Amino acid sequence: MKKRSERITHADRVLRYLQQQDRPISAYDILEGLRSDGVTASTTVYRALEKLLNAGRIHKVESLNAWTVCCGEHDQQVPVFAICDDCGTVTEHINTDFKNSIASLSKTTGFEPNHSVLEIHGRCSDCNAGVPAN
Amino acid sequence: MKKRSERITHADRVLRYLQQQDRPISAYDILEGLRSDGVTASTTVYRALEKLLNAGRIHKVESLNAWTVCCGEHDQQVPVFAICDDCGTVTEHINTDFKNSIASLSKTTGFEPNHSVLEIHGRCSDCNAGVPAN
DNA sequence: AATGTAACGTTACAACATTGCATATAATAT
DNA sequence: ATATTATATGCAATGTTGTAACGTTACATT
Repeated sequence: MKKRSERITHADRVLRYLQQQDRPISAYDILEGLRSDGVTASTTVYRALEKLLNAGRIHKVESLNAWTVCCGEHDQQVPVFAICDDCGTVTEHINTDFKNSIASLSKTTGFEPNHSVLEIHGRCSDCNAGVPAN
Repeated sequence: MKKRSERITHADRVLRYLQQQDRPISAYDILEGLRSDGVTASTTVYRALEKLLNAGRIHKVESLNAWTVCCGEHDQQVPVFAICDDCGTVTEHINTDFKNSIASLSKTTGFEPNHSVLEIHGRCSDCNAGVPAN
């Protein structure tokens, strides 16, 4: 008889699957990837994603409608995603500048920030390497 | 026979409709709002939105799947959206800080930014007014 | 054993977005 | 004038993403 804390849930499987990916993937891709593990419906995936999101273990990349593991501890900082539209690579950055920018905006407008979506599209350094400045 | 520049296209109607809204709205809301103007299919709306987006006349708010008019000239700055999750109000800000934050990130990582999605969720000053600090 | 709760399944549907193909009209070239 | 090309639109179907509602199962607690 296993304790609840030891049970392997679909949320665990979803997290593990996301950790194995090298980029954000869609909920339905997760579903396909976990069918053999007994995950059969999108609802299950979305419930798992919601839990993981609340637990701070994953992020949703809004402009891709895709999900990815959190890089680790944010420690009051905000995550920024750099998305290469060429090769699809997405990197998470913990950046104090953006945190300050948000604080500044908050101060001047009275807006109280709660959650930020910071996603920069462009070309990663690798993809840029092949294209000298024009 | 009207010149192209004088013809009123669906893109014009979509832009006008968005200008009349006080917040970002979904493509299908636009569709409903413009049915009486002869817009009958979602494709038409999305085509219009794409043109307006390319022309820099509108923005898509990614975390809301909604569309809104551009506040005006950005002049090399980047738009930041403050989204009140209480009342739904969305305000666009042109903020040098964020521009600098992106430049900084670009410099340290070699990532070349092209388009940014900057959306801050929280509570606007109005909604905050009714909730004193705890 | 009875009960409560979290996890999960199933079905249906809502919301958002794209594709393919046909048609109409305007701008341009000949 | 006619042919050609580009733009705008209509329409149907389909694809993708996400949620709601309701019932069931597994397990912990008492």
